[in-house]
Amino acid sequence: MSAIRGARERARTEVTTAIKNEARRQLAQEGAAKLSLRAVARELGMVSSALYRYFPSRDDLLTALIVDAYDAVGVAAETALADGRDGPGGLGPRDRWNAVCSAVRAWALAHPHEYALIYGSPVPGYTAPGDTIGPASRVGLTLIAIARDASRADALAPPPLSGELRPEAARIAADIAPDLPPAVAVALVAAWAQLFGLISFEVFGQFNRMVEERDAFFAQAASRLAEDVGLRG
Amino acid sequence: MSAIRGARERARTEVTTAIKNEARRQLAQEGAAKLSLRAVARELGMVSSALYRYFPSRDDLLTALIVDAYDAVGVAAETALADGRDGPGGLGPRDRWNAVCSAVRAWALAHPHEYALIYGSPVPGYTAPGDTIGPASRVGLTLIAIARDASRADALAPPPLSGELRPEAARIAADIAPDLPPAVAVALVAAWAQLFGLISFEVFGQFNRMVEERDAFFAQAASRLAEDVGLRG
DNA sequence: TCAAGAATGAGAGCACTGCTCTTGCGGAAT
DNA sequence: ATTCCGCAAGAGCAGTGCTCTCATTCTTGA
Repeated sequence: MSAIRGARERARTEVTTAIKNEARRQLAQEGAAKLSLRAVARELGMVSSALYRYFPSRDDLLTALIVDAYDAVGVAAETALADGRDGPGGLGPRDRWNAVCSAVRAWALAHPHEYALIYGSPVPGYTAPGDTIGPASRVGLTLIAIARDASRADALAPPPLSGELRPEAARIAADIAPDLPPAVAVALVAAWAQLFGLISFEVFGQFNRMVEERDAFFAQAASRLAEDVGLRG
Repeated sequence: MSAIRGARERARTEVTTAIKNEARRQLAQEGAAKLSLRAVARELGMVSSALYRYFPSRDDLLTALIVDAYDAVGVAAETALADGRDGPGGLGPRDRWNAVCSAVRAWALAHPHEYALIYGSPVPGYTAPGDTIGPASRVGLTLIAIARDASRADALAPPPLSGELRPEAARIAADIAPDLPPAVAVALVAAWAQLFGLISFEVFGQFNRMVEERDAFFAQAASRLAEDVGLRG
């Protein structure tokens, strides 16, 4: 009977992923705002009302795609870090940082609409539900892990920190990385935001007719961020 | 008769700005995707089809709002720079940079939806027309002007530049600021993108439950960007 | 095993959207 | 004064998200 019940549930998850895949397809082609439940249903050969058995609203479908996208960038970042750790030779902290940044950028350039979904303007009238905060932090945690590695290898030189910011820095450090110096924690948060500033400008076309050698430009900027965080070698 | 014709044209521009104002109001309340031509017309006591005499499509209305928004941030930045130049005492390059960055951030926090319109994901199916590139560059030009001021005052120390990036740096410098060292030009572009990364993360809520003392945090990050560009004192 | 029950799909329908087209009105130019 | 042209109004089309009802089909418990 578990097999029978499994059949039902398997059908359900199959249809669910089919819906998400088709939605992702339309997302990649037309962007988030043009994504239409009816069009997805039509393409899948079902009637629109049937789709509501799987996703109670359009926003819920979007949320599912958002979670998947966060997971996808997260995996890209984590894989890059893992490769940098025990790959050929084993990279130093600086190179690991650059590898992770490049991996995130590559994913963003390959999936611009999904990237826009998670790092562009929040979708209209939509506020991120709790399900997203876990997946959303994977890239940040990866960056923190790099700093932690560096710290253990004595390759971390905490950047200067203004006295005014010291209590806040301690708070942030306690929150996200209690084992790292507060100055590194704030620098990490800032670098994290700045990294996505670089990527967003490239993905959203702000560099058009301005920056041509995007790879080299990004590599230089990412290295600089690594310096700001205090990563050595 | 010029008075009479003027009356006609005045009426037209009056209605046009009324439409834009109401649209901006709805934008601020609900976000770009929820902005509806029919709702704007309804609120203005006219029928929806009449609105098409003023804006040929919803995208054109959006474009008008985008241009206005670019101009508004641009003015905020330029005003901050002017105040920093000949204000009380006259600020140094570093403080001018911080002042301009803070002004842009303040505008963004005060007008989050308009900010999202111009620095969030590009609106669905919409590609920025030529009218926007002028207004869009005002903030960037202001940042360049700060570096130029610093250069003239011998307060600019060009950051290091990787050999690989040198030709591209020369190209960028020739494009946007021929009188500045190439290394400064690339650093400016990078800092420009990173600045909006910081602001976007704050406006879009990515710092929620993570950064509390936003002012101090931003000030520190902005100062760091000034350093990266090579601004002294 | 068979009947009660839950899950699923189909269809109609509501209120809304952007946009087009036609019609009529009133001020502007000749 | 009459011909225009700008403007507004209304109807209408195709599309949207979402809800409701009704039938069917699979699952489960007695």
